[in-house]
Amino acid sequence: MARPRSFDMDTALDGAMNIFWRQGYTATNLPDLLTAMGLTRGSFYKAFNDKESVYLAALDQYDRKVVDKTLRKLADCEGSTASQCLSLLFSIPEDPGRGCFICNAMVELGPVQNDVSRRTNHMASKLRKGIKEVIIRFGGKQETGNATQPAEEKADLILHLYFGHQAMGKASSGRDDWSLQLAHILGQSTA
Amino acid sequence: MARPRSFDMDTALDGAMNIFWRQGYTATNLPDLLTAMGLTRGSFYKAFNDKESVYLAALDQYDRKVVDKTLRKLADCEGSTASQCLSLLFSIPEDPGRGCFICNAMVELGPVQNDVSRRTNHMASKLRKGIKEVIIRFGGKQETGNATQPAEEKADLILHLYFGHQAMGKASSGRDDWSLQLAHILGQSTA
DNA sequence: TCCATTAGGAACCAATTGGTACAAATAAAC
DNA sequence: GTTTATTTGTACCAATTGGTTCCTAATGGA
Repeated sequence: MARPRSFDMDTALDGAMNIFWRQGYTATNLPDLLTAMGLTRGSFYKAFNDKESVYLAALDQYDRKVVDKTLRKLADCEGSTASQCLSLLFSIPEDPGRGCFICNAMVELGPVQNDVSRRTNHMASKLRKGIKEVIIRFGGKQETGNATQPAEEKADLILHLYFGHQAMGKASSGRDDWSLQLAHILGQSTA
Repeated sequence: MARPRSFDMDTALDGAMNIFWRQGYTATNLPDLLTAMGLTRGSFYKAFNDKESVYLAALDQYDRKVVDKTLRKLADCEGSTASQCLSLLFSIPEDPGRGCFICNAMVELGPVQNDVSRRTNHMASKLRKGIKEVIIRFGGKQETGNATQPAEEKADLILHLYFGHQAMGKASSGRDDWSLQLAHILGQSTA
């Protein structure tokens, strides 16, 4: 019974994700958000609680859409070395100004919003795990001298490097080639 | 002639730096800022143009106070290895929630405010240089196998790692010991 | 067909936003 | 002590903030 909603929830969340990703939480006002989601106030407040809960939903959308896609790309990578595959994480993004939504959210709201930090930590863990699996998959090519440093540690290092790369990329064009550095971290002789 | 200002510019800028560092630009409103600086609106708008220019002045204050102090600590470090000295960059901060002002500023305003990104890039360059000098100072302890990667590249890697560490630290307690990883990057056998 | 129930949209709201105007307080110069 | 320039604090401002109200439109079930 009753009138069904005429907007598509998934596209609306995509819109919310994109505008929050680009502008952050505080800098995105309601008109911006409504336009991005293609909603008017009525439908917005009928379907969601408030701006904050939409932000959390947008983070979840990022988890489903972007993070999972990234993990799939890592898992399906046909490169011949781990660093070659992990270079995917550092390739030039389509929209260079927005960086990484996880990184943005951590920096803007991590200390003051537990619901946010819970989600960013969860996504960071997923990425770390995906990186680790790439490292393990190419484990045979590791030099023995670096075997003392387990894959988990290397993955964590690369994850931190990734976030640093995303942060710096928002203020400058950012370096685009990390393959040599990655190879060095992973203990490969060539990239 | 005429009445001299009764507040101390340096302490006011310290207050501005601290509140912007902790809360960011947009999330800091004028009352917050005025309280932190110990000023009322009148003196504020007489001494400064607007909120934005105070933010830029706060970044410059950070450059003078925090960045320069960090560089001095790196230069004066009496540790026996490069990684030991560079670990200073990753030590637990007094206020864990605020992270690094440079990183915060890059992420929040880097893409939309050239005056901000100019300053963050400048400070990042100073840090990179300081890191590089530590690496060079301990150059004798490098393994020859890693000499192919010049100090500049290593410094850049560690700088990125630093910003990633600062970003992640805002959402979780963050790892506190990077010495092994640093040693590995620098090509030392032990930390 | 008609009704119950929900979506959609516009008008409205109090609170807050960054910023201004202006008078009172203050102190150096003479 | 008077003058003069400048700081300081308060009252004020329009615009914007996130959020609510309420009426109308729409639709599935009876």
